[in-house]
Amino acid sequence: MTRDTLRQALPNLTDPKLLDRLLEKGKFLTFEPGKTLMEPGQFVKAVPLVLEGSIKIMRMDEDGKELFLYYLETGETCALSLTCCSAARPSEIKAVVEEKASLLFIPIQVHEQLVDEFKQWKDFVSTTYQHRFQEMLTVLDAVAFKRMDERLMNYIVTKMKQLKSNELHTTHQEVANELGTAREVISRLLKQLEKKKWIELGRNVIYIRDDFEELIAK
Amino acid sequence: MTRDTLRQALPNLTDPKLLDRLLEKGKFLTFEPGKTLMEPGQFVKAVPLVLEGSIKIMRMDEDGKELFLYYLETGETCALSLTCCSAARPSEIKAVVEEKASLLFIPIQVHEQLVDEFKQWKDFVSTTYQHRFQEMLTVLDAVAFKRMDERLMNYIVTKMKQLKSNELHTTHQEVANELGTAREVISRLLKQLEKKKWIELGRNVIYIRDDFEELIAK
DNA sequence: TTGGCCGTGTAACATTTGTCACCGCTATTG
DNA sequence: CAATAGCGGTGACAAATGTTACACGGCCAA
Repeated sequence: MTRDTLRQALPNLTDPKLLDRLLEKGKFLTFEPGKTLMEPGQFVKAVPLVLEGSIKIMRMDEDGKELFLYYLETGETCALSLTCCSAARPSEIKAVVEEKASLLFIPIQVHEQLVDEFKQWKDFVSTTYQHRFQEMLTVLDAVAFKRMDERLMNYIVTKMKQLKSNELHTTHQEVANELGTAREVISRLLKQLEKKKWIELGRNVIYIRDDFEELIAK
Repeated sequence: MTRDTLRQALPNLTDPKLLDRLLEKGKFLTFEPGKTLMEPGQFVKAVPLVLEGSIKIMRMDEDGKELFLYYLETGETCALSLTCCSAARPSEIKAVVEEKASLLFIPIQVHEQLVDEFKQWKDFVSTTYQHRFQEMLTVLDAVAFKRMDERLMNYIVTKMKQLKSNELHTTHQEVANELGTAREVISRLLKQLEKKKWIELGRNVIYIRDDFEELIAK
């Protein structure tokens, strides 16, 4: 773990003193895809900074139904962990490693000192809140106002953008979980999208047709 | 507008210098119920502090469908206005006065100075973010995981708590708008709730039965 | 007083989503 | 190779919600 790695992941944090403190006090860990980092009910004791890879953040209800919220990617942190640990409340969400990830965990007390001492850190936290609010509103719109077919298409495009690929290796069951619905519903809708020639289906894989690659590029 | 009024509305802000700055730089205004304070697309230039009354915050989609998010009450401010104005982005939401309201508008630049200068203000903003995130998650849960009848009952109880009353003066249309559905659906579900003896219906009014007043008290 | 508007009640129907049952294919494992 | 588990396809049906259409009664303004 060097200062350069940090600088590369976090272009907005340039203050050498801040970087030193992060390196000194933070705990560096890496995780393999599929690893569950956080489950509802667990307490959050540190703020995770993503240096590499990506983390999938999901909401869950009592019956174990899930709902995909957003990804944390390089240079980002989780607003919910910020609110949860400040309030000393258990986590409201589940976090799973999507792509092999390196994280720097900043203990909550250190984070609070940094907010007071470094304007750059304060701004970083502030823009994190802004982005996450924005994303929560997007999810809310989708769930409240859109039908499942539109949400599904959106999901596919989002995933492919994030993976920078035009194919998606996953199962219908997995997609269903992340959209909070049943596998059969997803199979049905995927078939419809295939009939419309928007996508092509294989076993464990969804291809997006050329016409839509432009959507991913954006 | 006196310092005492401020202190009463905002028990956590005690620093006399901070209060003076708020009084000096803030703009005090009062509004009647029904007044629309903010519509999607408008720019936010000041942070509204609620000193009295309550403000209803709603999300809207392109077709004009609405969705109730939460109330701002005495001593609270709007996390979305904080994020919007920091980012100089147009409002994502609609704000309507529910109960006659007195507001103190803090210009965004002043707000940013206060965050740097006063720990009490910084903490105030931070807990605001926490509360609003929490409320957004609650709405998200409802929309994603609950059926309309449960959401409706929840809505009624929430409103009555907020108004500290066991009757609700509104129309089915209004309720439908706030839950993002159609009037007929609400009429239908309200009738079902009446058959279950949970509520009673009149023209422009919904009464909650004694058995549920305990829910309001909480 | 009358005509029109608003709020509500309700039936009938369409659409969307959820659930159940079951089948066939494929990859994996012993 | 055979057994098995996982994945996907699909039909039939149930449940929830959205839509259309219309009727009734109260209230208000002309």
